[in-house]
Amino acid sequence: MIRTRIAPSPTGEDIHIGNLYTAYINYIFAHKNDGKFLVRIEDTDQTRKVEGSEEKILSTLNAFGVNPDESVEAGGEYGPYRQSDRLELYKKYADELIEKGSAYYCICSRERLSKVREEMKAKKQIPKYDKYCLSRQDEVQKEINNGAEYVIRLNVPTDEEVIFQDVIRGEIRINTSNLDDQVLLKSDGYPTYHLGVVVDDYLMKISHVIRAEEWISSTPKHILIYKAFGWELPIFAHVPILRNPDKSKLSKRKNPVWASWYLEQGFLPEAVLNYLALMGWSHPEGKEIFDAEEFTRVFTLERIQPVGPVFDVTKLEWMNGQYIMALPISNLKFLISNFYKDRNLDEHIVEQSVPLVRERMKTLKDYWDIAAMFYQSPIEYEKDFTNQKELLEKVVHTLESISPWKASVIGEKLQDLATAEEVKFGTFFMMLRIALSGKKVTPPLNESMEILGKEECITRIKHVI
RNA sequence: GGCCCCAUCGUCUAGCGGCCUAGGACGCCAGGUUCUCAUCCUGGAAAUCGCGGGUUCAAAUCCCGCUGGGGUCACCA
Repeated sequence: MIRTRIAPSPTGEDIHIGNLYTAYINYIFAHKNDGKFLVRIEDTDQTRKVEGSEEKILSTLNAFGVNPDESVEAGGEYGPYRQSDRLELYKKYADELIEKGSAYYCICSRERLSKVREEMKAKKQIPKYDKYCLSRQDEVQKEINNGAEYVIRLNVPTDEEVIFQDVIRGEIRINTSNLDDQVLLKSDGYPTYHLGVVVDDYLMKISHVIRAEEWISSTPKHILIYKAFGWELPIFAHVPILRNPDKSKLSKRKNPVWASWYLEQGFLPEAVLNYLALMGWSHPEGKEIFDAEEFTRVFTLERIQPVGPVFDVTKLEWMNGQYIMALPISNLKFLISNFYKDRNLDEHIVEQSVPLVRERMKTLKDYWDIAAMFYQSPIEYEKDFTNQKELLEKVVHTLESISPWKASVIGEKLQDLATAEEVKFGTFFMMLRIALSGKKVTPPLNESMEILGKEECITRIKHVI
């Protein structure tokens, strides 16, 4: 049984787009193999915990359709799915590690710890814990019995090669001399990430640990823990980290990183996911546009490239435009109405305008820029009409005579007028366009006039005369 | 700085020893269609495959070194 997971920590206002990326890959990979994808909340850092974050992460995942088969909300037989609800478990396993000699108690003060690190740094050595407490466990035990605060540390072997296979990168080997005696259980009784992941991935029967590249260097610590317990290792796959244009790790300082931001900007979930699928991975047939179903069908972990891709919003915009154009009119109408629900747009106008605007929109947000003229009179004009009042009077007369009020008829009559007045079409229609919308760029004029209605068109033209 | 990962057009990428005088996509430029914009169509510029050594009849593709970029070194995940 293939089981994958993402383990977000509720320390931000939403799920990070990079996390959505790994989530999507985990989701697709699990479903491709008739497995399960689960979300486990890693809320072991009490100090960084953000109120509402957990709910937001889950709801955003939901909004993108990357639904977990098991989670805090969906339930499942391996719960609870929130680490703060599993505290006794970590304590138990930490104790087991101590019995096996793979971990030990430590009561060193933070002052001593930083002092030790400073000294090692000064000596150009790797800053890490000096195993002081390991050599005096009896004494430490007594102190603890007397109420001393303590942590449990992993007893890392001094010089041992840890070798593991990464599906995307091949063999990776790291010597334990580079590893610190990582804290496993904190003094507040919470586990650190390292204990938490290993214990939970084991208990939740995770078969494939697919996570971001930044975790490569701590994987050996995890492997040491697996080995200490005598547990079978999961398969590891470290996917690339999404980058800012300057190639650094995608961060909120340089880029919008919260996944729901993209939704708020009018990107479609399917388009964002499709774009994400192309990060570090390419369709075997070179296709660019494909849905989750097709992705599931052709996806393989092995095809993921180890190179860190730059997240390019421009290409995302293009892709989003492609999705918008491919949408059935009724769907797009619904999405626009919903996106602008605060404006309470006239349903009928939305419906009529959609065919005119769809190929001009990159995001749902673009709708208002393009279609505002259908809902409100011009506020300002990109041109003045002082020399054209006579011509505009004639336009009004022409419009008054038009029946039925159809785009084709309007266009025909207006062209006749322009010809009779010996005005170039371009000049003529541009004048009219600005008179009606205030802007030089609008949807096709005849169709737009049909939507506006005869009365409104005449009113607007008279307004500038 | 130590350790680890990585390296093909500006960006996303194809390529897995000969089919590559390196292909596609976004973006960009030019032209066409058109009453504006957009769509659409056509064409173009854009990577001496980071550099230097090997291996081989043959290397973008394999090996080594260098350089560059990134990640990581917490009682954060």
